[in-house]
Amino acid sequence: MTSAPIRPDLITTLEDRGYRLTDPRRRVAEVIETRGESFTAEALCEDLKGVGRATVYRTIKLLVEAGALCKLSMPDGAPKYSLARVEHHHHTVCVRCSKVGEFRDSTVERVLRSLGREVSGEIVGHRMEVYVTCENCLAELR
Amino acid sequence: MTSAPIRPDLITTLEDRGYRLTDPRRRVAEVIETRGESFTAEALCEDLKGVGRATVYRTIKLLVEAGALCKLSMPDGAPKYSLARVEHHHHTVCVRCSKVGEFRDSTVERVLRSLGREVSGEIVGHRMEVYVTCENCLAELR
DNA sequence: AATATATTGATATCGTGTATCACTAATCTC
DNA sequence: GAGATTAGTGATACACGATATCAATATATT
Repeated sequence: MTSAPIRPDLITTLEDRGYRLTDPRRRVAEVIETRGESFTAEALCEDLKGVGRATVYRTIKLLVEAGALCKLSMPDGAPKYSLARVEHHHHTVCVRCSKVGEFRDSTVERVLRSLGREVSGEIVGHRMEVYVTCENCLAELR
Repeated sequence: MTSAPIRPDLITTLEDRGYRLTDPRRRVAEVIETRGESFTAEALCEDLKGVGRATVYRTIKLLVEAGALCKLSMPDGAPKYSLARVEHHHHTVCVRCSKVGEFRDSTVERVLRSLGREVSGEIVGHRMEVYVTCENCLAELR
C-alpha cells in the first residue's frame, strides 16, 4: 500500500520557495528521493561525500520548513527524517527497521479539539508518533 | 489544580528497584521534587553543584526508566523532564514557560486501538505531546 | 571489620546540529 | 554575455545533550 507522492520533487519545492538551484542541493534532493525510507542526517552525509556536512544539514532544514520532509523521533529521541506524502499526518515508525508509515486520523484531530475544551490555555501544536514492529520485521523475528 | 503525587518519592522508587541509596542520588531526588516544574538536565546540574554531571544524567535516566520521570520534547526537539503523576498519560507543555500539564485521554487510547487494526505490524509504543500557550502566559501577552 | 560490588566523578568522546567566514557560484542587470 | 550582486558553500569551530571509561570511593553483605 505505497501511495504515490502528490508533492512536487524536492528540488522543485526549493525552487518554488525562491531558493537557488545549486549542484549540492540537487544532489541532496536526489539522494533523499532515491533512498525512499527514513534516514538520519549523518547517513545522508555518508551518501553525499562530495557535499559538505553543513550544506546537507542546511538543505534538510529547508525541506523540513517547506513541509517536504518530516523530522521524527525514535523512542529514544534520536531524530530521523522521512519524505512527507500527505499534508497533515502522523507517523508509524518501525522500531526495528525504521520503516515509516503515514496515517491521517481524523480521530486524532477530534481528540485535540475536545482536549482544547479541557486544557487551560491555547493549543498551538502537537506531536504524535506511533512505534510499531512492522510486518516484515515480525516475520523475520518468527 | 495541583494534584498530589500518588507515587512514592523518587528515592524510594530507586530503592524499590534495588539501587543503592547514595548521597548524590538523594540530593538529585530532593532537588527534582522541590523544583516541581519541568526542567532541563543542565538546569538540574546547576542546582547540584556538588554532584557530578554524569551522576545527574545517570540518575535522571534511572528515574525515567522507572517511570517516575517523563522525558518530553519541546517543539524544537529540546528535551525536558517532568515528574510523572499518573500512570499512563500525555503532556501539555507551554511553549512559553514550559509549564507541564498531564492528561489521560481515553480517546487517545481508542485512536491507537483503531489504528492497530489499520496499520500493518504491531504497535509497540507511542508518543504524544500537545503544545500550548498556558493561561498565565496568555494573560502576560495581552 | 573485611569484602565484594555498585556508584561516583573527572575526563574524553559521541551525535546532532548551528555559527562563522573566506570563497564560489547562481542570478540579475545592462 | 560580462560584470555586479547576492545567495550558497564548505572547512572549521563550537554548542548542547548525553554516554563511555576508569581509577577512586562508598554502600551493602558476610
